[in-house]
Amino acid sequence: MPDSPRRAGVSAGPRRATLATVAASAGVSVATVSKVLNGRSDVAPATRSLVQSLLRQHEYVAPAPRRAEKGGVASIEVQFDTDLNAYSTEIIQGAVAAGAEAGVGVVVSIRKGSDRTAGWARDLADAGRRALIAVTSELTGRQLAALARARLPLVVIDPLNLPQTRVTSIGSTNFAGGLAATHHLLSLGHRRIAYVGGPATAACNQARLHGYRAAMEAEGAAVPPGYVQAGHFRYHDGVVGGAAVLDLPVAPTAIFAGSDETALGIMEAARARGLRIPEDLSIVGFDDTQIAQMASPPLTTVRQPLREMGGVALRTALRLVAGERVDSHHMELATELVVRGSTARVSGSRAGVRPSSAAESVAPVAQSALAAPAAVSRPAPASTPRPARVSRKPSSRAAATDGKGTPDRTA
Amino acid sequence: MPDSPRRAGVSAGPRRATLATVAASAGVSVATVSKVLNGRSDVAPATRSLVQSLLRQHEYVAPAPRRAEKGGVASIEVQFDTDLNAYSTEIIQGAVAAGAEAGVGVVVSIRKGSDRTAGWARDLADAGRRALIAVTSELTGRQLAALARARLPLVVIDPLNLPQTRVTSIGSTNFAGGLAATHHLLSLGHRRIAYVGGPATAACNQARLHGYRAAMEAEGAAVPPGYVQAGHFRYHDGVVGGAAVLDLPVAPTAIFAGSDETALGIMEAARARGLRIPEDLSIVGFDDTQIAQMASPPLTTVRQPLREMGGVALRTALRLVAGERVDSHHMELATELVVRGSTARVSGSRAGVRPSSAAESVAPVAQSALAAPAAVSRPAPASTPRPARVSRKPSSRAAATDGKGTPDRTA
DNA sequence: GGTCATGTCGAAAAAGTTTCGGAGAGCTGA
DNA sequence: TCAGCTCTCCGAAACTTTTTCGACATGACC
Repeated sequence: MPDSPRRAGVSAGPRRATLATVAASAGVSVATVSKVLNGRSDVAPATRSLVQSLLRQHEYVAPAPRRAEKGGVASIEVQFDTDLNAYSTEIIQGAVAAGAEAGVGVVVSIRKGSDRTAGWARDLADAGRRALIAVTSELTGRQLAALARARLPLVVIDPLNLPQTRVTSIGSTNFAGGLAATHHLLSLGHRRIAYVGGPATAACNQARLHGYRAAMEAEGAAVPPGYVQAGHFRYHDGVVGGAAVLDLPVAPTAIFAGSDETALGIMEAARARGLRIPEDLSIVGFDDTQIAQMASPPLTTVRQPLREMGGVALRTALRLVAGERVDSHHMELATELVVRGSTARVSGSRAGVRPSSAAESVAPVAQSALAAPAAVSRPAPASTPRPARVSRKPSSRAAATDGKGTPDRTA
Repeated sequence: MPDSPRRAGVSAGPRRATLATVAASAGVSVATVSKVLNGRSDVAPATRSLVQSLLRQHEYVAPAPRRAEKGGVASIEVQFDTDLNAYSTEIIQGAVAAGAEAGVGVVVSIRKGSDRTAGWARDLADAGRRALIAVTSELTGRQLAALARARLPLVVIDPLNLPQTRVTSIGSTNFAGGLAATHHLLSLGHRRIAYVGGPATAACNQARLHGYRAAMEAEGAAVPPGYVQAGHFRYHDGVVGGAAVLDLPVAPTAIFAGSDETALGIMEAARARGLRIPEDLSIVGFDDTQIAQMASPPLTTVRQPLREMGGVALRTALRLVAGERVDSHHMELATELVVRGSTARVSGSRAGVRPSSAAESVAPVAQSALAAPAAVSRPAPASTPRPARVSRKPSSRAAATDGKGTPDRTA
């Protein structure tokens, strides 16, 4: 049987702890330990907590994954730490599809970081989870240790804190995305471009921000103070951050948002000020969630392959469960600029904006800019499915995407 | 050896069948029976099937629901039959929250109706699911029977086909919602109100539509042919349906959409025609998903308590699992109109058009207009760049029509 | 005919759960 | 103070199930 007991890191070692081990060290009978484990009532509180602490200390794990759990009940948990939104939806969709293919159930949960207390990891294992996929979550060292003890492989999507330890993570080429978005705006003639993004500490946000800065710098465009706003990628952050930059003495003509939601918030801030999009203000989002296509005007955005990321995360988790080594601790999937209707040539000159030509000018610029700083892709020390491809030629796609809606800009 | 099967109604009776019971009657060892149960490979096919039949015959059930299974492995599946969207997200969120409270995992899956084949229900049960929550899915009688055979309770959210059999379902007060939305528009002075909704066969759509019709009728407002469009509640349906009604000879001044997504599609159709919202066109959505707040302008919509519905569905499912009777086969949660920025008094309540008189004059015009040209709705299928729109009530709108989509019309 | 691999099976060991009785502790009333 | 009662807490033993490992049979191959 492949799953013989203890095939932990370094095989051999002392045998796994059993009830007897714990009972002996607690000075009680095996029966009592069993009762504690099962929450029976006939155990004195003092005894109970003693046994519980010993159980933890001995890292006791349920030994014989019983029938109920083994056949199909294998499941993988996808855990978010905030309420679900359009971003989550795409991740879930991707994970669920991949799970269906592999025959494992995908359990969705929402768990604030503070809810992940002591028994957390063990509970997951006891509940039949085989692995955990944490989305944009910050995991403490203690939590990582708890997962390891419970033998639960972990995959993180868009890790908030940098992979300080050996956690497997999935992301996208945020730097290239930030670069592409900013280049797109620059190529439309914008010079006063602001960035309204996420938490300053979040790795993905930093990468996007640096992509933006790199593009601005390469073009010699200034980034005045106040042109970079932090937030949490939410709608409200766009309303607030958008208001902040739009009310500056020298307001931007274009804004790059760290997420689609934030971009929509900025749209609202612009609307409240009587600014038309894209005539008076161009906006680029990030993610390409469903809301991007549904915005009015449809949002130009940097597509993050969220479904694929969910799928890759799930398959990676399964590989870890099977005991395989993954080739790389971090994988990045390529982002891609999707041009829709929320960006236009600066100052709203109606004629003369050829989206296709604008788009074509993006790719080479982006690539050259990328080629120079090899250091920039810092977070990706790994074999990725496709290394940082920046922007595909959006001509056909852009037309296809909003073909019905906004014919006026092509004229 | 009291190997009598039947563990009939009365508790006392003969003891429950154990592996030993079955082993004795099969003439094999306990170990062999255990192996069969666990799908081990070292059992001859003949022996295996013999044991299996004996297991069934003795009604063997896993005896000591081990720790693993009791706490967590219980899980409930929430099944969608289309890709996830903002609506799904809210349902999932509600179900996940309720599941966390009850300590059961919520497995999300996407399954087209045709994928639910023979073994489907059995597979679910074997995978540890305790119940199924089907969202906006159409279940055949065969599928219901399969679920019943597998002893899987079912709860349907927003059933598409009417509850022909005894299925438990959760919905919301769609009729009241349709009524409220339409009343809101009527109270703003609108009289030419169109409805762009979902599938004509869907129960929830019918209820919304009838609410709309009831309100219109009560006010004596006409519903000309072409003013009611069907779709699938998706964005694209709004673009198409919105275009269809906006290009009618007598276009509506307000549109009630069957979903938020559809409402956003209508917004896009309006934008493409240079119509401002809410000045030129009022729009009411349905659902109050996250995208409603993020639209620009924020969408007035009928709030459906989707999270609560997800939560109620999950708790109901758990009650069914526990063998309790539910009081009612169908539950409806209350809808509620949420007024945001996408609706306004008809024609902006500016001088020149007195809403009331204009409205009064509309009804007969519309009626006569529809009496004559059955063909008029044909010229503009969807992609009209901008025909000099045929006849938009000339009084205040004519100027707007050729305003080239810019706000100079207000002057 | 040896030998070896493979497939089947069960005895026995291991692990965990549950039952049931008993040791105390605490309370009460005489 | 003490018998009697109840209630809490615990463990020995019985029970259920899983897993290991050796035994045996069978057939293939040399």
